[in-house]
Amino acid sequence: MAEKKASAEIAVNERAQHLLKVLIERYIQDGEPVGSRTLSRDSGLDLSPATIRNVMADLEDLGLVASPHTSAGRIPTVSGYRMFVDSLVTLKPLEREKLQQLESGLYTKADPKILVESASSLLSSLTHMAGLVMIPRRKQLTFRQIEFLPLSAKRVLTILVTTEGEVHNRVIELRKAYTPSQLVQFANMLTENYSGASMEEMHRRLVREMEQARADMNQIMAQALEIAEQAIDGDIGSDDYVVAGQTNLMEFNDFSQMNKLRELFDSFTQKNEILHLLDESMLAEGVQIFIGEESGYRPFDQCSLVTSSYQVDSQVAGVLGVVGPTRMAYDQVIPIVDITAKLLSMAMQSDKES
Amino acid sequence: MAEKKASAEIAVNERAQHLLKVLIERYIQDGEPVGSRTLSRDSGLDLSPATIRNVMADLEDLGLVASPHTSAGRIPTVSGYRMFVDSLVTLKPLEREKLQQLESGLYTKADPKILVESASSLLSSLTHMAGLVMIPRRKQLTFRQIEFLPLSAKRVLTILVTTEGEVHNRVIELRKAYTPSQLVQFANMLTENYSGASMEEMHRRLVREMEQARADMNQIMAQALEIAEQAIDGDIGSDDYVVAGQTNLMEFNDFSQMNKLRELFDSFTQKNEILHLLDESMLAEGVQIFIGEESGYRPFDQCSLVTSSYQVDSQVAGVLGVVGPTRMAYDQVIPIVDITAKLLSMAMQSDKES
DNA sequence: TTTAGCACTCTCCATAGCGGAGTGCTAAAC
DNA sequence: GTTTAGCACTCCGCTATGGAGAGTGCTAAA
Repeated sequence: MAEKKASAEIAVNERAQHLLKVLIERYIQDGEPVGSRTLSRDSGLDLSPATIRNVMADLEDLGLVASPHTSAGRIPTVSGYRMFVDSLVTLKPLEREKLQQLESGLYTKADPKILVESASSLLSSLTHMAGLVMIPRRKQLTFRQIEFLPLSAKRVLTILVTTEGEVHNRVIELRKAYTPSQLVQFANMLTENYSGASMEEMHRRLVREMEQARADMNQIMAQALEIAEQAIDGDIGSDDYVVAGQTNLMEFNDFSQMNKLRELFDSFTQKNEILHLLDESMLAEGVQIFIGEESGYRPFDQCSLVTSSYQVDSQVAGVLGVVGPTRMAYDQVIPIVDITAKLLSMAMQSDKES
Repeated sequence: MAEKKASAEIAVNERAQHLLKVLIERYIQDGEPVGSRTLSRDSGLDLSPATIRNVMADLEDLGLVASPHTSAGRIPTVSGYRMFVDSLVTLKPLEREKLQQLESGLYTKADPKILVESASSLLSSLTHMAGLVMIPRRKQLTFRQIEFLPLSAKRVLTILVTTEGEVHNRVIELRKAYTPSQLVQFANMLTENYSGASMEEMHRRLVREMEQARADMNQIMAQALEIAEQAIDGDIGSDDYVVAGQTNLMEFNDFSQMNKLRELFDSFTQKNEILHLLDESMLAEGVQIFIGEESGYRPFDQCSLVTSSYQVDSQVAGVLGVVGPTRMAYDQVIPIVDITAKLLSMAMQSDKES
């Protein structure tokens, strides 16, 4: 008996877990603190409110639920949600209708950019929250071709094309003037030598070979390499993401704390912090969930982030997910994010049949 | 006397105008209905509140002011604001500090895109409202060069470069397969023939010459033209704009009507309607102001839009402006928009020294 | 034409009272 | 011993009330 009690204190017995589950489901449904009376009615356990109250007191001691004030019901805490999504939630299979929407929105298209945008807006419209999709890291893109286009004597527009068909362009300032034909020569040389290399690899090789070319007195090669280095420098590592349906978040957040909401919106524009967060979830396989403060990022205090990485050529290429109130329908959102990631992977994949 | 009275009834006499001006300035400052007492104190006219009340009653009859309820002061109506910005407002010269901010933010840079984004964010940060800048119409861009890059048998990435150094790319599906060298040939042909033409002109000529090439049995030319037509088709007329600081608007709008705010935010994302609005103000020279409903666009009901067109090569290239609450500091905003437009024109201009 | 005076209206705020919902504790019941 | 019933207590939210403040419109006098 003593044993049983001890384990109850540490691990939460099954009945308590079930009650926690029902409580959270209920709270997610109507957003109001759940009282013992309601729980007694809906739990299917045939327990009196008084008993439930005892259990609730235990759960509160364990930090899984809390009550906003003395005489209100209980609401889940972050730890409560954590336990819920980790082991209690019963995922709801995606409705046929929504699945079709996803499939028809993510059929293989040429432009990965459009694909990413579709994914983002699909996520947003299916979940009624904000969807975001990270654009594949430049580092993992494969170089295909480069072009130089003179704008003025020393200003050159560089156009860099990846195997995936993305185009990046930027204007660079040269230290000395080159003739158009020289530039064409450089471009061809670079395209021939580096086509097929990943951007990261290209960067490494460029640096190495530049040294060597200098040593060999191969001026032309050295110059070409220097320009190339300038051209890809900025594009490497400049990840980005696409948000959709931010305004959906205005419906939640209890329209009380405009400030909070504003912070959140601003954070979408500033990007860096969110990229950081997304980066983290690139590492893990499958769906990952950050609840409230867990993200370690202030504006997300009241929000949860459900993410999943997606693959291209069987290696992680990016992350997608949705942002919404902590009190979101995890049972529906998780499958949506999961499947969207898989469909996006597929769409990006078959895109490769070039 | 009778004469004077008659004119007063139609045109609002000078004293009334002055009072309207003071009232609006006051209302803009603290956002609360202005009463006769306050006005009597601040107008500098040495009139008793009672007299002011009479004048107010007149102004109300003329539809220039209104009172939210029986015993509140008056607030300006749309017509009131209109009269204010048209003839009453005394513009406040731009503070040196702000001017410097603008100048240093809009020095001539290579990329017009960056320039546009700077302008937008400068507008937003100087006015504490939302700034927006329309990106030059494709129609007025000048074609410089085109490249075709085969992705797969029938899919080609087209890269289109304008004289201004902007790059547009899109993937097109071909009806039949071409060899890479054919594509290069096409590209050269097109670049040679059309370089220097405006996109609009290019479009016109393409259509015309396609017919002719067909008649001449000049298959190659006809095919090249057809592809080119496909390539530029989407880019023509697809105007766009950049918004910055939307979240500033959350501070106003009296945080009561979340719905209104949401509509507004959504309208920034949907773009089409706003583009329409901006289009309208392209026609006029100088600063233009849309107050509240005047824009004829629902989400802007409670907002004003202050715009000005900017020039490149002494012809109108685009529009910029700010969106904010009707109750905005017009005396400061108007000069800011005006000068930003001028500085942007200059920055874009000298950019042309290629 | 302007002003003073006065009655009137409407908002805003604080106060108080009450019902509802839910809790925690204690003591009895199973 | 776990479960339950009972009870006192707390807190929220709603409504009614009433007074202070601000401002108006009208009338009559200056």
